[in-house]
Amino acid sequence: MAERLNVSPSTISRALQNHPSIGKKMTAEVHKLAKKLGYYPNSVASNLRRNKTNVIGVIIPRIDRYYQSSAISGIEEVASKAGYYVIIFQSNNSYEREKENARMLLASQADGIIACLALETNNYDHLAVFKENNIPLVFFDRVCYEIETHKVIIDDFGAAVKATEHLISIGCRRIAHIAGNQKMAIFRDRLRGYQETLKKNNIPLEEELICFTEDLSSEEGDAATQKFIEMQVPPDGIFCSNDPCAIGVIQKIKKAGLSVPNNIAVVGFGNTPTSLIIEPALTTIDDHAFEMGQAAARMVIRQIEESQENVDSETIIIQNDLIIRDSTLK
Amino acid sequence: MAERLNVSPSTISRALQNHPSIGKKMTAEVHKLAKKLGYYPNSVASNLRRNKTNVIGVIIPRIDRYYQSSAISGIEEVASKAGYYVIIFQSNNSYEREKENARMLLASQADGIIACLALETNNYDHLAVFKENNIPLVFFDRVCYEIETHKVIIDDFGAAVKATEHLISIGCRRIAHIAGNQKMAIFRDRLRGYQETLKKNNIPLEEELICFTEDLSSEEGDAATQKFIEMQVPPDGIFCSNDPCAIGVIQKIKKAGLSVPNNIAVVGFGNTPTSLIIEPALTTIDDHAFEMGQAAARMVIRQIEESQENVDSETIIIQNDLIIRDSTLK
DNA sequence: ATAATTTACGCAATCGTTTGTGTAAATTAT
DNA sequence: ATAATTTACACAAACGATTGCGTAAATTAT
Repeated sequence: MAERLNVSPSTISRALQNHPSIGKKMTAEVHKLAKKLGYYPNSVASNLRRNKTNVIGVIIPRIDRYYQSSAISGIEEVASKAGYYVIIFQSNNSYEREKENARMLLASQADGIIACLALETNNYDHLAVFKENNIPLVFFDRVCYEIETHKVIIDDFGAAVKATEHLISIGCRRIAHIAGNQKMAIFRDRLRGYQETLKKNNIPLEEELICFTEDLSSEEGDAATQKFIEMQVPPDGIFCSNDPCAIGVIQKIKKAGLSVPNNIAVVGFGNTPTSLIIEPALTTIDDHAFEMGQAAARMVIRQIEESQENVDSETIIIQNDLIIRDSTLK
Repeated sequence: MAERLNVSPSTISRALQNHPSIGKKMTAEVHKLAKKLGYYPNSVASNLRRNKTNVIGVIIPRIDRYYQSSAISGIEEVASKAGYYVIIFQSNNSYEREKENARMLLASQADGIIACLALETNNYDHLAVFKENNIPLVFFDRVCYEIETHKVIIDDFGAAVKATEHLISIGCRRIAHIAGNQKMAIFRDRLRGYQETLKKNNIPLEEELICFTEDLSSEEGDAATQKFIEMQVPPDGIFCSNDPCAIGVIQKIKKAGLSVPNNIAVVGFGNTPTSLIIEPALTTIDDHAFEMGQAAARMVIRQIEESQENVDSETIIIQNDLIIRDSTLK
């Protein structure tokens, strides 16, 4: 392009990347001209030649959920700082869409993939393809243990233990749990943390105090609470596997004329902005979504750049915090 | 690639796109083989040759805001259905980052751009570049009137009129307004809608009832409310230019021992999920963020695909609704 | 059976960079 | 002043698909 005004085809390329074998005056001149003409190398051609797109593909359930958009925000921050583009695909929790997303991502020659699994997904061939093609793949949050690859998670079990122990510490003895879809490991782990903690504290496990939901919506929280408060001996504490559900629970308890936390204390999971707005403010687990995104991005970029075959699948566990608010402050 | 197993270089290409000049059996065979080998054409090479990337670049302030992520969700939905990828850049409301984003997007040869301006931005050269390079550009929400291009907005003025008239209709006579950053047209329009409505209803405009904020945060809502309730005659209604600010306002009013809506009615803007959780539930304007994203994406894709020079800059105005809830139900 | 037409595919240039290799000119060493 | 080096750039072949054009083979028309 700019070669016409001076004389040289490949010299331009080298000058623009400050290659040592190009004279300083030449280099300077090229840079100046490029700026004047507003010239930027065509990255498509460059990608083709270098066999690298600087694209990180992200497959997630829904971008308009707080957890997800925070994680993406973290991904985008470190990616863009490192010169990578982020392409986002939403699976809407549909297996078919996730497969389609993976196909598009494969065709688009992304350098690396970050994925958070859809609820429906229980076959992982469409993602295993990336490993086969030697494309770095990092899971976060809703990971898949069937593929040996890098993962970023939080200690869901430990977080659930913390939450349940907190309820016990404030005097709750009849603690219910509203569990998420058991197809996902994160929700199984949270349930397990709840159960183990009760056992360790010699509190009998009662099946009727565990409510299994499809997607932990506010409505499901509402319905579960209905059943709980109709019991002869209602629970005095409820640990919900996410915040939206906990919000539904609190609203229902209040609507029934009961008090949170005096009659029933409530703990959520996720520390969404809503947890600060509900009254009483919700005690919850901060899962550090933004940091998880950052960690996943750093991980995938590292793999891209050290194309070493150090394929030891590594798992990063991000810290989580129990944030105590009024919903458990008697 | 696949040519080795049969015999042909370009025939593969044509067969894969079902070109009529290729025999049916040949075409079928190629498809079958491609599936078996898991072969997908290298889209980078294809992009280079066709001079098209199927990428839509999106520049927005922050993805982890509900309005933005909803809009992106809308964009992504129609884009992916039409075979486009969405690349997202966050400006963090910084002019410098927005410029950098635009530069990267230009280098990446995106087919079209959708942008929502950063707060800081008041020079638009970095975006005008797209027009100069004949790359379709669509603004949404925070648009820029200095560049003649396509836009998707809501009728902010009309929405503010609706909100203010609603406050008047429930009996408010001393109505305050918490205004957003006046560098943005949307916030100027909302202020104007408020002012005009008062005038039309013969309610005197009082400067002290208008509070200008930097970014309409909850904290600024809190601070503004403090001043309002300290007045000899406090307002009996407050119209806030967004929901987070309105939440801060409501929380402050309650903390002061006053009632919403009986002492002061409150109207927000945006219909974020939090507006349903605050007590009392917040009356607000639903700005249909998802539909705005969809409209913007359809618009940019239409421009990409009809590369006609019908450059009449068109403006789509998305409907908005006043949603009446308890914060104005006396 | 020959000519005219259609069908089905191969050739080769092209998209705009990058990069290994080659080579004049400029510099340094002897 | 000649030889040995270094410096600074040009040549040309990739990267992998797309596509206008050309041409054998197959079909149809006369």
